[in-house]
Amino acid sequence: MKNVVSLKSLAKELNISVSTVSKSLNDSEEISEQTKERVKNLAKLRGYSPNPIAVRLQKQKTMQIGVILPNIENPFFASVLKGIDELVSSSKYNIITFFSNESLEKEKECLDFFSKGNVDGILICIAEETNKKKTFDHIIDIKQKGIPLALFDRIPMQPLGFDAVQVNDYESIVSAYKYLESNKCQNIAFVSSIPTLIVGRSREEGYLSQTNNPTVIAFEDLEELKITLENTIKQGEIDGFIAADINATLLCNAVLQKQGFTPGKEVSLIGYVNAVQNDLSYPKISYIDQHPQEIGKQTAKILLLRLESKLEDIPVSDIVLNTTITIGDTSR
Amino acid sequence: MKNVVSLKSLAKELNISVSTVSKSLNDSEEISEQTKERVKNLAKLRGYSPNPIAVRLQKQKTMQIGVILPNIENPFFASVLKGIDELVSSSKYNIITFFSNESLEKEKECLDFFSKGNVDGILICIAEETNKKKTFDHIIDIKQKGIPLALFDRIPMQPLGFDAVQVNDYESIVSAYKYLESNKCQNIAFVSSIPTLIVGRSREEGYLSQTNNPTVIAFEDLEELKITLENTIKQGEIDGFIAADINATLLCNAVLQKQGFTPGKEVSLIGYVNAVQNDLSYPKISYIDQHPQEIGKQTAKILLLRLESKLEDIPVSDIVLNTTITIGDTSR
DNA sequence: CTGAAAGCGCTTACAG
DNA sequence: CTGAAAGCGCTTACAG
Repeated sequence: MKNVVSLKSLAKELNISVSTVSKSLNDSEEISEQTKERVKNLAKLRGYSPNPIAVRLQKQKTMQIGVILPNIENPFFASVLKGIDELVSSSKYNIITFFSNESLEKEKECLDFFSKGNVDGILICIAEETNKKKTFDHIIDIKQKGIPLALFDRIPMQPLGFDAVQVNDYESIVSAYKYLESNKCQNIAFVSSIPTLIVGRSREEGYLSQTNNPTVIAFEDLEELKITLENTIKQGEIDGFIAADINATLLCNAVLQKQGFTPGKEVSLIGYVNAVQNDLSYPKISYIDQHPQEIGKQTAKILLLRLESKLEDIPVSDIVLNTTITIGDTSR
Repeated sequence: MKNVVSLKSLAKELNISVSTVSKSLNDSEEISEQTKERVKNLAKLRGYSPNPIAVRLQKQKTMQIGVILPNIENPFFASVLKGIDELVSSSKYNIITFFSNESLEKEKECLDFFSKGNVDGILICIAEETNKKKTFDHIIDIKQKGIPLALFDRIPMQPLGFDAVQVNDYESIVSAYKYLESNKCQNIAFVSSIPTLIVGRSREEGYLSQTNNPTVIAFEDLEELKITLENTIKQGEIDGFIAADINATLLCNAVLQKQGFTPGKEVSLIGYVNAVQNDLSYPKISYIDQHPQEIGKQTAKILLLRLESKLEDIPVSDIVLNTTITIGDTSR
């Protein structure tokens, strides 16, 4: 199945010992230049490459990083993964990706698999269910096993003692609110399909901090959300919408248009979108850019750092990245 | 770093040999029920789990499948990956995912890494550059190394002798054309941002087969595509658009709307979209559903099958899946 | 400068 | 039914 050329076969062909071959290939000081040359030449000629599994067993390192994503079909996570990949693929590690599909049970299974000696480090965004039930024991357990782990995006309120990378959700919404306000919006509503998610709550709090007369339209069920949205919009009192997630954003934009409103004229909308596709669409929705690739890169960076450093005592980092607002057609 | 409990430690504690412990845990017939019990109990008590790296070295199998995707930010590939994951995660393999970012060079590197004993099988959709340059030697090489490989989505014209899963692109467009035609479209144009991609060509041919008076608007550069599209639409002669890919679809829809057309009224549009997001948008674009998850599942299924079967002689399969047309608001 | 030996943690013929 | 030995393909003290 694999290469038949091994250290042993090279050694036999050169009539020297396996140890000498190994050391030569690893450029050991102990070996004469001449021997190294001979060995390296033959190795190249025979197309030798070390059996990675054997190396891992010997070195007691898997050279793999486990990644757990809630849902790959969410473009936010796809972009985060791209960011992770960019950093990791330029290191000597590679990535095993699992999807929890927002399920706590599945998340546990993944973590369990990882912790059984399958990876050297873990990158995880917790599942919605985990977030809701606030069950974090399976994550905390990982610390006991001495496997470095870094969290991103959905970071539990109570600190778990892991490296974490998130975005300033609260402030992002405050900025969005202020932007709308400074552009003649008098009555701004908040729309969300993620009312229980950590990030959703922070965003809602950001909104609530800005108004004494809040209108919050929040349902996990998209059908319910849609109906409530339709009724609210029909009333015609709201002239500004801040949407907390991509689904709420698309839905809000759709209902507005369907009712004959032109987002950007009588009414404004700022939300969260998939930047690539939004760019090609009309109207371009004004949106909060979380720079998901950057989130991925930063998280991977921390983990790689921790994997390199022997010292356990580098302090736990809690990185908060800034978002930016990109103004499109749906606000002015 | 990992579990300190090993076969050796269990053996010592039980005062029996490592081989007996190993066999007990693997439910060998050779061992007495009583000993098995003792061993299993202690193993559970101590939380033993076999070192996967050691098992792999012994078994000469990595238990990993390498996946190469052109671009994870394309929702089509994200869904394919989800399909792959669904099948593979229920097997005893797991997935290492690499992204070629549409680059031939990067694709070669990934394949090279995989072929050096890092995976047991490979799933790949070739990069755009690979497709363009028609350079397939690096893929054919994999066959020599005896590593099963399956292609999906972008399948080279000349058969390479690998399992392949694709979609009936030609016929899909023919159906779309016929649908528009039967709904009073007189002058149907074809819009594409993937003129050189295999799938793009098949789709174009499908279109060309249906008309003597074709209007093909095809540019890889989205800006160019947009400008040409604007001019064509301004002329007002086209009353039906078939778009060959997600970018062309979104762009076409956007330009139509921006020029005051209502897709679904004076003019129709059928294209390719991200189903999840399209569902929440307005207008819902009528689209050809490729069932990307199914593509992923089928491809993974074939590979797993080939990995299980010892016999090299199961015939190469070339699976062509059917698409379906989902009618939304932009056609009737 | 080179090589024999032990070991990483397992499995599996083979003996007893 | 149990265990000693060899081996998967490497690396690395340790001797010479």
